[in-house]
Amino acid sequence: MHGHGPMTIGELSRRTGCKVETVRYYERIGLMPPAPRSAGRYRLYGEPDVRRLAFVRRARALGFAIDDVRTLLTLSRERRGGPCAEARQVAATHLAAVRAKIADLRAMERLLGDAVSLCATGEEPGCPVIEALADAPAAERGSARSRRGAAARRRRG
Amino acid sequence: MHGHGPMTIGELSRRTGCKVETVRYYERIGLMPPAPRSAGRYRLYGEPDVRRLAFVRRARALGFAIDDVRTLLTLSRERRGGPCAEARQVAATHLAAVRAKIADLRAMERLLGDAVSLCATGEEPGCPVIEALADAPAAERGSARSRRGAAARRRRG
DNA sequence: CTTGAGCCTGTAGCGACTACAGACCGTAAC
DNA sequence: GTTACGGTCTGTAGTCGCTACAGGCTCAAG
Repeated sequence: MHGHGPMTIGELSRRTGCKVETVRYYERIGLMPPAPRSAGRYRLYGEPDVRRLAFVRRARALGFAIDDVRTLLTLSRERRGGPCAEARQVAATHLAAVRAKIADLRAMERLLGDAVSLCATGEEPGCPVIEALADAPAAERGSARSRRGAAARRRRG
Repeated sequence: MHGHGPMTIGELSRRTGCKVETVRYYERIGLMPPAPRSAGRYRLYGEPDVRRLAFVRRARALGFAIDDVRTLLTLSRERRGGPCAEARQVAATHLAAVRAKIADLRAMERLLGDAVSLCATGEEPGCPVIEALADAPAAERGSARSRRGAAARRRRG
């Protein structure tokens, strides 16, 4: 077990920062190819696997859904250095979703911040946090939750 | 079935914008009390249920976890107009989580935006989206994913 | 030869719903 | 009466992306 030659799943895990269970999970769902096995049925990996898994982890860290990662992997395989309309489309769609989420969270931040700082002054009759929840107008359709659900449904097709 | 008197689950759903299945789910997990039943085993609700469910929906729309909502409900019951240190604590903790999430998403937004706009210029050799994923340094520990996981674990206790 | 770390498969759990299947209820029209 | 239709009932399984076991097997070091 020196530097070159195939590595075990634990070594792959150390090199990519991806947990062993997660690697096996990725194999199960087809995000990583089925690894060849040693005599004792241990999975064996090489440098291309390190690169592929690192790609997956970075895409996931940027918030791409598993299905998006699959698409991006395919695109990166078949179009090395070619046109990128499809990849740009996937990224642009995801970017829009990220921006929508940021907008939602900022709205939450403002409301929460207001309630908490009112609390801090201590001049209100009831707790401002509770009152904000009890007295605010009913939830509308265009809220954070609905939009999040819509995004998820879109992804699933 | 006119305006006053008890309403069915569908009417409660219409009045709060909360789906029928979600209302039943909330009852199952104890977020709503078990509703009294009609002769035909239909759930029956009154105005206090509308108020309670609206409270729950608003708290959820602000991103509070179910357990937080439970706490806030209890606090709103037992401390009407009293001190609010506990409620403020719950809200402040959640506010911090929201701010952390915003920071994560903004970092994603910046990276995605850069890659997509490089794509738009079309001057790069390979697709900038793919290249960004393939060539960037490996994921570190303090990434969006790890922090998200930590927050979830904290909430679960 | 024994220890111990690592690996294997398979399954269940998380949060917060959502989506059925298959039965039952209630009412209005015929 | 009866038929049609929509609402409601229970229970279960699916979603997403892992994570955490249990109960065994392998392999290298001492």
